[in-house]
Amino acid sequence: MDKKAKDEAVPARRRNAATTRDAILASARKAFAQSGYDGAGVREIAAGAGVTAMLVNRYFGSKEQLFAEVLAATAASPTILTAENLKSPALRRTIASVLMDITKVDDTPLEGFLIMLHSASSKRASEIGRAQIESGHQKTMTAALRGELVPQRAALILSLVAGVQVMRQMIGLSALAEADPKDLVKILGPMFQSLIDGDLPAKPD
Amino acid sequence: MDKKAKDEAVPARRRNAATTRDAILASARKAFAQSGYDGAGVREIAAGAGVTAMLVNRYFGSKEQLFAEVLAATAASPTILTAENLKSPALRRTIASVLMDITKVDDTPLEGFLIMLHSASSKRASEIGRAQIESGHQKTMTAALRGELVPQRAALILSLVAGVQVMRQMIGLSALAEADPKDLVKILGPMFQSLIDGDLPAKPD
DNA sequence: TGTAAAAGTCTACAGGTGTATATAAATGGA
DNA sequence: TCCATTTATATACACCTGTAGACTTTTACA
Repeated sequence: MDKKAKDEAVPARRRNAATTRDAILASARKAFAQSGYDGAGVREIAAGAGVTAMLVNRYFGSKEQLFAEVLAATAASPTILTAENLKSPALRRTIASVLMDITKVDDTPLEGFLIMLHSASSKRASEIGRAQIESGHQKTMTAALRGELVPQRAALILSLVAGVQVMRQMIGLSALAEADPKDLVKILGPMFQSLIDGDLPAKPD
Repeated sequence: MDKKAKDEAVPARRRNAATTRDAILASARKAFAQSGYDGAGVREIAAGAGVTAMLVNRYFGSKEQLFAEVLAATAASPTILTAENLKSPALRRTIASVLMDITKVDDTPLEGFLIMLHSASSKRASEIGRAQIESGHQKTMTAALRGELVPQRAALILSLVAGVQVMRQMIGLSALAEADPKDLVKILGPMFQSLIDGDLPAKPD
């Protein structure tokens, strides 16, 4: 009854369902962020987790379900577009800064965004992404904003973030990629500010 | 000697290299705009032009070269982001409006943009797209703008257009897709305005 | 220690991709 | 009218995709 006395230090990775599942999820997250839904293959994802492709479907059912779960996981991760960041005058100025600091692809507060943008060309993937973003960011931000046209302003904040991400990281537009982040923040800051505050012109046209 | 007297009305499409080439180009344009570089198949493009897949490669060498030529063709098409539209106070307000009026996928002033965004997940396609946009829009706009941080502002105008396109047409964010275009114009108008005019805050931080 | 369940792998399939080669059909000039 | 050239097609080939079923290995419990 004292067999388990020896707490074997590092058994070189024992078989563990939860651990493997997480490894697949992490690998998929990185792969989807780099190559998008269509671009990332199941075998590639599996290799990144040190397993075979079939285990992926064993744990997640299908590539599509895996994708949905990856997106759900990134939604749970910390992001910059939170209600608190939008409300605090100190933090809202940093949104543009954070947006600019992101040059690496994975483990960023905007990874979920990047996954979605890379996967937007896939019909099914973009449907999953829309559902995720509408119940996540869009909902959070809509609740945090005040004034008129709140849903539209929230959506446009997301659009601005998405646009910069696309042009900077996906297309690689040199004017953005090689620019001094401070300069971009100087331009983007007031834009985010006015979207958050909702200081619309008095005259419609 | 009078055999050709009968000028057969519509010869049901005679064999004509130039016509067929254009048909393929048009079909590819539509297909790429809808499905992106990876999503659009050569056979599908060929079928849209009423030919077989092999003709595509016969005329364009490869799918990649076809894509480049499609993008070059769209760059030659009329667009809203011209130097004149940026300079004229009357027209610059309509940029946001035009951006909103686009619900259909093809034959729009922003089709080239849409093709690029749908294809941005493909590494090779995004390289082609970047080259095209930098020698096209980015160059034109940089020449038209005045003030400081011109290249960055030009790039951010493109980013804003791209972001709205992505969220509205690709992701299908309901707050954008179902919103009254007038409301969006009311918010977007001043944003474009300040990017074009370059009215940056006096204090950097 | 034996044994059933869990964890993981192997092989394979059906379908799709871009494209190269060989072949057929239509065209236009002599 | 004949024939060479152009236009278009048919067949086929590797390669890659997601996934299904049978299989082997490890774990944990009795």
